[in-house]
Amino acid sequence: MFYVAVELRRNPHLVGKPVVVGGDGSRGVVAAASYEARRFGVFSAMSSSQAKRLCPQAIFLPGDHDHYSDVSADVFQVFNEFTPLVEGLSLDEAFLDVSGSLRLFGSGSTIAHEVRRRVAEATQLTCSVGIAPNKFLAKLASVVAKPKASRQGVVAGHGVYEVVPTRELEFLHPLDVDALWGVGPVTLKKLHGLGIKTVGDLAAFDLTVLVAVLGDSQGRHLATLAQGVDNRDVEPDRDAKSIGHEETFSSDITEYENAHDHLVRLADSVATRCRNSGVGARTISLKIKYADFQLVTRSTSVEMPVSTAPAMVRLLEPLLRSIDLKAGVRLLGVSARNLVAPEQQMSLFDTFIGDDSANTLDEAWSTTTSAIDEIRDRFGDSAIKSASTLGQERDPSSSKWGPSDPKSR
DNA sequence: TCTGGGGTCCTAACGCAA
DNA sequence: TCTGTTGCGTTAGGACCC
Repeated sequence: MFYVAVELRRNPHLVGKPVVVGGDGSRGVVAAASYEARRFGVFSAMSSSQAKRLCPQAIFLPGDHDHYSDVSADVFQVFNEFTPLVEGLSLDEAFLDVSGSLRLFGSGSTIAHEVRRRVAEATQLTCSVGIAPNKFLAKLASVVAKPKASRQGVVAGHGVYEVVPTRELEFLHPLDVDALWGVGPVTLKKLHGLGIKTVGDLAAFDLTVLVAVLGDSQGRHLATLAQGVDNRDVEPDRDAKSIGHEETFSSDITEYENAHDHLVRLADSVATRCRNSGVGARTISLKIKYADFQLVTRSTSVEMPVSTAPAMVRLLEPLLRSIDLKAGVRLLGVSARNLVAPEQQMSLFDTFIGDDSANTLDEAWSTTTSAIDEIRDRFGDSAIKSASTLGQERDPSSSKWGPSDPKSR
C-alpha cells in the first residue's frame, strides 16, 4: 500500500480511514488501498466503480507519481547504507544482497530490523523484510512478514520473516502454487489441470509432463523454484529496456484526426523521457485497445535511433493509418524499445533528429529547429554553433536534406 | 458491472543472409 | 548456379509483475 502510505504521511487526518489511490472515473482502477479499505474487500487492480460499491465511504485520491518517486528515492537511500547491491523491483520494493555486509552490520535478521528502523526514521513509513538464501524465497518471506487485511480486521505482521537455510522446503512446499513468481491465472489453471495445488505438488511432479504443458523455459524454471533453488544474482543498476506511455480515454475514439492528436502527445512524452534518460529508440510501437478490449500492437524499427517526437510520430503515422478505428479505440499507447545509449549513437545530431526521412523542406525544418532547441537546452549555446549550420547544408546528389554520408554531418 | 499504467520476459512465425 | 541448413533480427501477441 505504498502510494496510500505516502498519502497518509502528508494527510495525517486520513489515517485510520478507508483510502484508495487510483482513478475515480468510470474507467479507473485501484492502484493501492489502505488496510481499512481492504476490510471492505477493496484490492489493487479492482475497478474503481466496484470499489465504490463495496466501500462507498472510501476516500479516492488521484495519485501523484512524482511525489511517490521522490519518497522512493529516500527509501532506496536507506537501502544503500547497508549494501551497494540493491536491485529495485518497483518504487517500494527491492532485493538487497547483504552477504558482503554481515561482518559490518551483523546477521541478516539484525540488518533487517535495522533497515526497518532506518526507513521509519528517514521517511516515517513502515516496511516488511524477508530474509532468505535467494531472491525468490526472500520475496515470499517478505509477503509472510506483511500485515494481513481481511473482512474481520487487520492483523499486524511480524515485519521481518526469515527462511532459515536447510529449512527452505519446509517453508515452501505447503504454499499454494500461485505463490510462485510467474504463476498467474493462466498458468494456475494449467497446473490445477495437472492436479498440482501446492508448491510441494509441483516439486514432486514429473518434469517431462510439466515441460510439455508449460513449455521448456517456464516448465524448467518453475520446477527449479519449487525445489527452493534460485541462482539469479541481485543486479543493481539495471537499465530500462523500454519507455512507454499509454492512456485510456473516458470515451472511445473513432476519428483518425483525434487519435493522431493523442498520438503526438503520447510520443512527445515518451521522447522527452528518452532524452532525459539519454537514450534513443530503434523500435517504436503503437498499442491500441478496442472498445471490446481486443488488443493490437504494431511496431517498426529503424537503423538510426530516434528520440524526438517528430521522428517518432513519422514512424507511428503509417502504423496508425493501417489500423481500422471504426470499432472504437479505448486506449492508445506509444512505447520505445531497443534503447541505445548515447555513446553508441552516431552523433549528437542523430540523437535529436533521429533519422533523415524528412521529405519536404517544412518537415526537415521543423525537426531541425526543435532539435536545435533541445540541444541548446541541454548543452548550451556552444553546442549550437556547430549544429546551426546543419540546416543549411544540402546534399546535391540527393533530394533530401543533409549530406548523404552520415559521418560527415 | 466491469476491466489502468508502468514495465519484463517469452514464443512463434517469417524473411533474409551466410 | 542451385538447394538446404542454420542463425539472426523483426514483428505480433501473450503471460505476468507491482
